[in-house]
Amino acid sequence: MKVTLKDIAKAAGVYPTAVSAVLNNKSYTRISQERRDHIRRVAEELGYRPDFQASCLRRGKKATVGVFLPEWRDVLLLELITGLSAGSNRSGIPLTYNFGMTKNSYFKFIESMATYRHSAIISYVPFWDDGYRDILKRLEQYIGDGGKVISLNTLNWPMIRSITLDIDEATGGRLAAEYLLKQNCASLATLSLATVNSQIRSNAFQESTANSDLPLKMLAIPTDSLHIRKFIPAIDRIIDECPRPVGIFCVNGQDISSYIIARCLERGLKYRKDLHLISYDHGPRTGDYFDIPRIIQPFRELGELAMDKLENLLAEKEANSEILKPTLQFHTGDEE
Amino acid sequence: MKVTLKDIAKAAGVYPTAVSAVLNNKSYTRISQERRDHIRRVAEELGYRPDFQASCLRRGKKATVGVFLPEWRDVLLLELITGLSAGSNRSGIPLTYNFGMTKNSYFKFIESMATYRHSAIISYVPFWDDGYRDILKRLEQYIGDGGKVISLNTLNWPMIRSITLDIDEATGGRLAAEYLLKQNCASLATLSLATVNSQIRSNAFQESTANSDLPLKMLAIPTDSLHIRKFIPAIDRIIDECPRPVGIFCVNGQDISSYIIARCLERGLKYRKDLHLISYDHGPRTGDYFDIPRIIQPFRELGELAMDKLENLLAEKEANSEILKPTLQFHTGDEE
DNA sequence: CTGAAAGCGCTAACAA
DNA sequence: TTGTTAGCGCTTTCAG
Repeated sequence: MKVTLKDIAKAAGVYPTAVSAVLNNKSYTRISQERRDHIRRVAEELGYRPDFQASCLRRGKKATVGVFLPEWRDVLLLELITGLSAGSNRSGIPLTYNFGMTKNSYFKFIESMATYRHSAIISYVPFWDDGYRDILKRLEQYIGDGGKVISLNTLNWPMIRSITLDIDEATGGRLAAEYLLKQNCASLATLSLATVNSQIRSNAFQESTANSDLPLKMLAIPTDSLHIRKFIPAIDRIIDECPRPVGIFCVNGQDISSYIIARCLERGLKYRKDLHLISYDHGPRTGDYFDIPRIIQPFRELGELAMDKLENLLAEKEANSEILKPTLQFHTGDEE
Repeated sequence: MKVTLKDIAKAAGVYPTAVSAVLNNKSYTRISQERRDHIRRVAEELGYRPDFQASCLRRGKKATVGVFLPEWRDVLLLELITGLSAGSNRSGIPLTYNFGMTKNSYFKFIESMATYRHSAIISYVPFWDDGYRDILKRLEQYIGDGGKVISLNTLNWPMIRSITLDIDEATGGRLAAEYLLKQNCASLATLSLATVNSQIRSNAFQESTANSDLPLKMLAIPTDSLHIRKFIPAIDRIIDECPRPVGIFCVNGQDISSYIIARCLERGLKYRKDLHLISYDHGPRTGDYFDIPRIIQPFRELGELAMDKLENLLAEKEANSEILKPTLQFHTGDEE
């Protein structure tokens, strides 16, 4: 049935203690290299999987990893959760999800991780300009106290001593440029939110289209209070001021691209005649109103990868940060 | 710090054994009523919370509850997950999420719950007409073996001996009817997917509008292969055949209502002049293109409630099934 | 009925 | 270096 430490100890002719020490790279019990190898081999052969639950009980820790995610009503999160959950099931490490938006809720999260002695943290760190230094400091303190941390989408913040997993933003801008330059556009435009990663995407788009002679209009919407009313004037400006057909790079995905489509329909523009469109992230399950290409961020993979890294971290093995690249997807909708 | 069994035993002047037996309503150790009450009182006073982890280790169970959810890219799921997670954090019972669509994946899920001895199941049981009897049988077997099960959105299936949590579908239809009848409609229409719950919503809508003399057209899209191409002809029929202004009840929410809006814009219809619209579930975060009312299903609450019930179930206390009602929400979008 | 001990799987301390 | 023992918080079995 289940292979336990005792089983391996018996099979290897040593004490459970030794096995535990070897497998955790602990030094409170010195063991000869010969034995180490032997024990490792036997454990491998018997397919030993440590019981996370029991180990945490003994260590006085909670047998779960805390996950902090932004409180968005966005399917992207669902992708991430799907990936994390898959990894969690594979590794047998339970996750507890926390959702929040404010700096305050984030601090509360870390405190509760510390006081309830959760085994580790996986965290999407939203960007609060007024206090991300404090957050970094608190996180590093947590790490200093022996906590393990994996942070997601940090945009190369100076997150010292923590594994970070990111998605390359510049690639998205380049892919969008590549696509639109292949259409017969008379002008180009970007519509985005005024956030850090949107800016990276937009800038990459600008650089990649600089060689063409097409005029480019870049619009960014302030994020203080987002509502459709803020987008319509920007869309109108693009419609009114850009020579047609205009190639629009919708930098922030689903909802906004549906506004663009709706506004263009209302004003009588024809898709592929008056405008070309490329957008970010997954569209509706049943397809976009127009069939537009989308730049897909691999959030599912990001989640699975995070759990892989974490498993290594918890086993005191090596793990490294990584940056994933988004891909271009042409067909939307469930239909095969 | 943490209150343990031993603490209570000491405070109550008994052995940990007794405390455990009393708190779990177990009979392998007989204890006088007097002592039972006393122990209960002391535990209450000291604010004792059993350590789920430790209890599971001893019982030979996994210290998590398995959750099965459909594999949809739908923010509704996110609401549910948020609620479940909140409940999980409150009760200290970790959850492991599994996602699937097929009957097969569901069976696999139950098997893994059984073999890895998870403590309980919370399950959204999708409807497969070709085999839900088998699923019910398997679930009841699981329950018979001492497993705890809470099922969500079962639509009054004959789920014997399991707690079920549902959302009332008929209420949605009635709310939609109430709203549209207050507008100056010349006709009514429903657009829905051909599923069981959509039908309940539509039928309730029909009944509630029967007293008015308005003509009603009800359209249902087969669900075998969903794509926007399937919706447009139906929307066109409504536009072409229903006297204006037509009041449209979009029975299945976000994506489809955005198609209706787009198509109407493309064909030059004016909102509130040529058509009225009411839809289901949350719209985009930044608001619908038109400001349309929505019938909101309390999925977050559903998740929290599920965890409350489960906590009772695991403590061998009573718990009952419940049905929640959706509410009408007028303003969409994040802006205050 | 009540008291006491054993043990789930694991790790940390301490002898040998 | 190696072997032994104790114990995390809880439940179950078995003597008193």
